[in-house]
Amino acid sequence: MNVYVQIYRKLMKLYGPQGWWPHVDHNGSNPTKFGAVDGYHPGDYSFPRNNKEKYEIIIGAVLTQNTSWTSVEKALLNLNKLCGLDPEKILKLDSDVVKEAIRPAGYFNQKYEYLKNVTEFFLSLDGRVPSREEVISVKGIGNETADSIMLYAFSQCEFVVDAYLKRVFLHLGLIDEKDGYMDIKKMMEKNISKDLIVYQEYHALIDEHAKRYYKTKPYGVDDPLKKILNRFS
DNA sequence: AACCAGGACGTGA
DNA sequence: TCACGTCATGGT
Repeated sequence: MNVYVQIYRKLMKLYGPQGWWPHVDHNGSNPTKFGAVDGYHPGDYSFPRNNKEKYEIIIGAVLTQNTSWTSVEKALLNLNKLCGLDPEKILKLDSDVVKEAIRPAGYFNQKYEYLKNVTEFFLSLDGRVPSREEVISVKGIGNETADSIMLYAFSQCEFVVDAYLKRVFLHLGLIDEKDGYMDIKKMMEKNISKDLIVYQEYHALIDEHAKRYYKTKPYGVDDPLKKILNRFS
């Protein structure tokens, strides 16, 4: 078993299923009650269950670019109050109203444009599952956001590389500083099983792990993953 | 008071 | 191709 699979098993043993991607109202009760507790659905892989939940993941992926999820939750809450996260309605709203709603997520001018782009793209799909190339061709959707959308909204096996994974793997000596996004993505996809649950949980678990051991410098102090690697013993 | 947050784009070399 | 500046709010 290679080290990447060992890391996955170790993280899963440490933290358990993460239940990404979080949703505003997955229990159907109170739309304002969601977030770190209610938004996630650990162990339940039936998400997204409809078009609306797909759309919610997509705009969340855009809003969370270089922004903490707690800030994104506020923006999603505001949008939900405005239009129930309905893609058709969101396009009809006044731009200033939408910008005010997403303000807490930062970059609100840029993200408003990106949100519009991806909303029109989503509606144009008419329920069809797009290719990664199609998704990434939308202005405002780069490598990571495209993979997040493919993996969590459209349930496709596209590995998501993010700043946390780079930070952790760089510290563990598993990647090089010069490695680009696609280099790391391809390496991961070559070394783990092509399984939707594994892809979804791997990304979420790394995120959880990094928040615990790689949030502040010096990075990786007492990281339990080091015990997997010979170079640290 | 810097620094980071579940990045992407435009520019110039 | 790639390093660098820009976008903006919120938490530590």
